[in-house]
Amino acid sequence: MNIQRIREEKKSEIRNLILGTARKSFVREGYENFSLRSLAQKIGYSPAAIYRYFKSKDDIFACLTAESFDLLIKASSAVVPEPDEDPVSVLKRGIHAYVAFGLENPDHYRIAFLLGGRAAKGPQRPRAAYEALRARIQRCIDGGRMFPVDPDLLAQSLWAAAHGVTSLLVQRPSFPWVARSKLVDRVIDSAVNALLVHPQAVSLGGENDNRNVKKISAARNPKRVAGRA
Amino acid sequence: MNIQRIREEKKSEIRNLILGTARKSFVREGYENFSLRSLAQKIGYSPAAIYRYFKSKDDIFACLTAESFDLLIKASSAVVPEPDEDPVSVLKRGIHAYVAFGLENPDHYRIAFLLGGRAAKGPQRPRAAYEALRARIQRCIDGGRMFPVDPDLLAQSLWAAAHGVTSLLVQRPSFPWVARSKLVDRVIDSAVNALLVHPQAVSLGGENDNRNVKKISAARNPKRVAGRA
DNA sequence: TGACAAATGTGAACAGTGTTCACTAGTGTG
DNA sequence: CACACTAGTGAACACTGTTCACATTTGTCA
Repeated sequence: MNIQRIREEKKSEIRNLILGTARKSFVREGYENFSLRSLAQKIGYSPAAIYRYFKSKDDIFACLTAESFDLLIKASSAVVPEPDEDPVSVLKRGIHAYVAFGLENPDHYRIAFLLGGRAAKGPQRPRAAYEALRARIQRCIDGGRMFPVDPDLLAQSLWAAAHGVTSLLVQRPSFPWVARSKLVDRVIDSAVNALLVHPQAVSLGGENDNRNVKKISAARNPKRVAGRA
Repeated sequence: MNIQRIREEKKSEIRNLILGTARKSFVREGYENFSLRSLAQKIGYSPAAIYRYFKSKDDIFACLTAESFDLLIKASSAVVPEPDEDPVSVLKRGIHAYVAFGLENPDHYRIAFLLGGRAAKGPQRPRAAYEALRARIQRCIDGGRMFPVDPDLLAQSLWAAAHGVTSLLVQRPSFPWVARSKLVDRVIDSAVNALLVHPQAVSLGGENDNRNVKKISAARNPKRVAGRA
């Protein structure tokens, strides 16, 4: 009876071993210099053995992207609203968490997004993250903080901004970027503030810039619907 | 004497034949299902012959991305300012042209950006496009239309927005996006308007939305610095 | 014109890839 | 004990990118 459970656990254990080793080898050796045969040798199995656990190399990639997507979703939906927190603040913190995850885990972000649709199958992972974002926007609209326009339009525009800055920074690290925190703040503030009913004054004046306010900048906003500062 | 020129022309002709065929095969057969051998057969040569014109497969990819980048740069810097045109309008039109090129030539955009650094060598192509963008922003600042902050910060935030919406639309066409023109307009308007000294009223009110104003929306703005509407 | 040299293309080979398949060794069930 | 089933293997197949000795064309110059 429970021998089946034991076997399945063993099986999933080896699957995880394969996936973990694959991810490591993959991010280190690039993409193409990563081979099933070297992977097999690294885990001490024959190349053919892998096919008992995954039905192809692309299947492995699909599982990797699904994993990375789950982590991304989890990270960006892990922000919990404080009591009576401004929904705009929650929204901004969520986007910040999304970008921060991508920047701190560039391999995951690369695998999840920039792999070239090799694994766009399955339960459509991006949808879940997107739904969470839209829900937060809806809460901003309900609270009278945003214009009651199509929340899909707003969500997608914010997603575009967040993905743009993340993917550029992740994918072209050799470009002479300005300070990451400044750039991320600017992109998110621009994208979000443009949607607000009463856009708050942006700190764009000159030298009194916002330094060291990476994730906090959103949290210190007023907690209720307020007029412009 | 001129036999050398003739030879070089012939050589570059065959190089172009190889590149063109490679690009076609590449965008059709995916990336990995594209092989030097099938390419050789398609142009009627032996596989080994290709190595007289390119020193490796990656070299071919590098040339492809350079080509695509040149086209992207050319497209986005092809907008010429009309006499007395608002520099903000020029800026927006440039960004629109950038995004439009990416959407109308998704293969080029994919090759240029989303190929995974396989060809990040050479004279650093992205730099050129970026410099043009920054010059346009500088003109907005000089005209008193934008806050005189670090133009690199502004340029990079706009680039992030433009790249974000373009790459998402190009890379995940199966996602249920809203109308492309609406989304692109929203992203660009948000990103640019947030940087203006006197942000013009965005048409976000409700149902009187901006339809069929894809590239015109920027051009019909007031030509001089004006108060908010 | 004929000898030489350079350019151009080729077939065969090498090492490596993803994938399949007949096969063996081990394990729990009747 | 016999049976079915699982996990794993080595050999093979059809590929891949790349190299190299060789053949063929082509232009130059004595």
